[in-house]
Amino acid sequence: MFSKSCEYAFRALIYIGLCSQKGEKTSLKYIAENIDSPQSFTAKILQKLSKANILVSEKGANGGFIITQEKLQTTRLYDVVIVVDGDKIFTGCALGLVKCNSEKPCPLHYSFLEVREKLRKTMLHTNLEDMVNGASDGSSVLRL
Amino acid sequence: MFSKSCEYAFRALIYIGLCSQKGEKTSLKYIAENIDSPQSFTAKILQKLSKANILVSEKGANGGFIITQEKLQTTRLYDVVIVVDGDKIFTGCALGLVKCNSEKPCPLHYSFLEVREKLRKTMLHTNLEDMVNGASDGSSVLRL
DNA sequence: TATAATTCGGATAAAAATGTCCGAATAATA
DNA sequence: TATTATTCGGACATTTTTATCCGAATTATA
Repeated sequence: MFSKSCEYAFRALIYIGLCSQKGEKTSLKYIAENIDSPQSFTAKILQKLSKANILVSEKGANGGFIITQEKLQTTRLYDVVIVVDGDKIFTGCALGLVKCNSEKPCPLHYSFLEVREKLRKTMLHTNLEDMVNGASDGSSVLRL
Repeated sequence: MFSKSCEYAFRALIYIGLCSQKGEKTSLKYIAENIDSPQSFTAKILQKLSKANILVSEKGANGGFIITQEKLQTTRLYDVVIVVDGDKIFTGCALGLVKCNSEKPCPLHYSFLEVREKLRKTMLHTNLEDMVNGASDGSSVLRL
């Protein structure tokens, strides 16, 4: 459904969120270890998320990543997908037609509109805090 | 949402379906032209669909591709996706966790189950004939 | 100030997806 | 039978995605 980059982004944000909720800063090394992702590749994704102001990075010794309480509440999964994967999944035509729209719908346009809207709503209505709490309330697991 | 291969498959099946409904056989050359796809790459996809018994290929001069009335009715878009892209989109975890399931759900498991079920139902309930008719009844367009 | 731990950013590499080419096999038809 | 139009299948090429490496910059701390 999403790219690997986006999957890593979600997992990293959950882990960083859990740490931040406990007032702890965490570093790339621990993030990658805990979410089972390639360290350097994960670094690139975290840079993107930092530049997009979704999380805060601190350089130097004792540096690392944190996510503010505010961002946990205001950032929706939708925003993360847009930053990492772009909007193709929310807007693209199922047949790959560039000019498909409600004026000139492709044969699958309307049935896919529903699927996409379902996806879009889910991503818009879930913020990082929801996802992190889902990971912390014991009802779900993060690690493999 | 789907790979390019899968998009080409859908478009090719629509075109071949339209021809077959008129009792016409069509060849790779015309298919690629009409659905605006790379010819040789499309050939590979059509081979896959032939081997999966979704369409019939005839070799030699005056050869080409057809799809039977029966297959138009019994083949669901779901089947096409499985042949071309596999089942990842229907079963994969949103966070990319291999062991995510209802026993050990990831934090997004249940909200994504809904999205996936919506997608799955749409693909199961739409057969090739529906898609082809959507393209032929004037309510939608195929070409760019 | 020197050292160590960290992020940043650019270059490179590997893997996967997408796309091309060509010769062989097949079958209609002149 | 020879020619032509076609699919088949394997090899190769290109592009995109995923992954690694390394040196520079930054900052806490000894």
